[in-house]
Amino acid sequence: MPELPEVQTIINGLKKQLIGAKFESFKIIQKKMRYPVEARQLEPILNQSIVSFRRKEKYLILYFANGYSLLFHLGMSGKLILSNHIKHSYVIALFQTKGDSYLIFSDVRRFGVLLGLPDKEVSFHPLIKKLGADALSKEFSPTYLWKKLQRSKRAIKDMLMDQQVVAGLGNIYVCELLFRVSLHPQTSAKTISFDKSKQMVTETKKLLRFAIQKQGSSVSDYVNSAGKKGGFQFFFSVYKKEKEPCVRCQTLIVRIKQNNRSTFFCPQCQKR
DNA sequence: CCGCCAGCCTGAAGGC
DNA sequence: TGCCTTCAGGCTGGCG
Repeated sequence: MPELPEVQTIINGLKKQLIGAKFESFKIIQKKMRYPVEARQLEPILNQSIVSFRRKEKYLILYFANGYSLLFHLGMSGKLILSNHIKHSYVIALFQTKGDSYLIFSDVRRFGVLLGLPDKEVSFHPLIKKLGADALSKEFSPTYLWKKLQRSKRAIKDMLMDQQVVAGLGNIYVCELLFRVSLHPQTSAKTISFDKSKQMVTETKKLLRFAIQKQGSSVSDYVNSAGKKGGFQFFFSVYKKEKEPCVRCQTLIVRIKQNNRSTFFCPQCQKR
């Protein structure tokens, strides 16, 4: 499931191959999407050089020379793969570059998004404009986080999962982060001190940078743009570790349902 | 306004 | 073996 490190890993891969490239043609295969993409939305990018790539929270954006852009969100099971053949399963759309190679967007569960729009409209798109600070940005500071936590009655885990609070984290990295800062996932957000918020911001960035270095986490079917798996799953402390001994204290890791999501933590290291 | 939760979607895995 | 249920989970829209 692509969270920030997985999206960044895909971007890093695409960048190497596609800067300066052009798409000669495209084909929309799957139209039954939450945001169905129309051919006329994508046409402006044809035969335009790709000038840059950007990750915006969990979104990937390709910028073209004429001021247009492609916006992708991978949802749960989305993949962006560079390939020399088009025989992939669950293809949503494909883009042909020179020399018969393709950028293929596939997504089994179809929670993903593909949009074509002018650069200037990206920040104002309803999907983008509500997002909170990017988890790796300077904007995501101890003061920023602490202010948000102070104002909320919610549990810390629910806050960190909310993209309007901080954008880029998902279930895996939130569980891992809470273990690293020794916080119980049900801790009330507003009881968290400024110092703790500061520690959380520092640890979030460390965790994400390390995960990017490991090419992300492959839990179910995540692969990077070359079709390869990530390696951060071998460094999980709590995620998917139910009934296994804690790496710090040997207490068995527990799984609970919180907000209808599996939540993993060490009941000894992460007390309420 | 805020918080919670069903629903979207499909394949894998577990229970009986 | 096979059917049924549950789970995975980012995100939205609707409800209280």
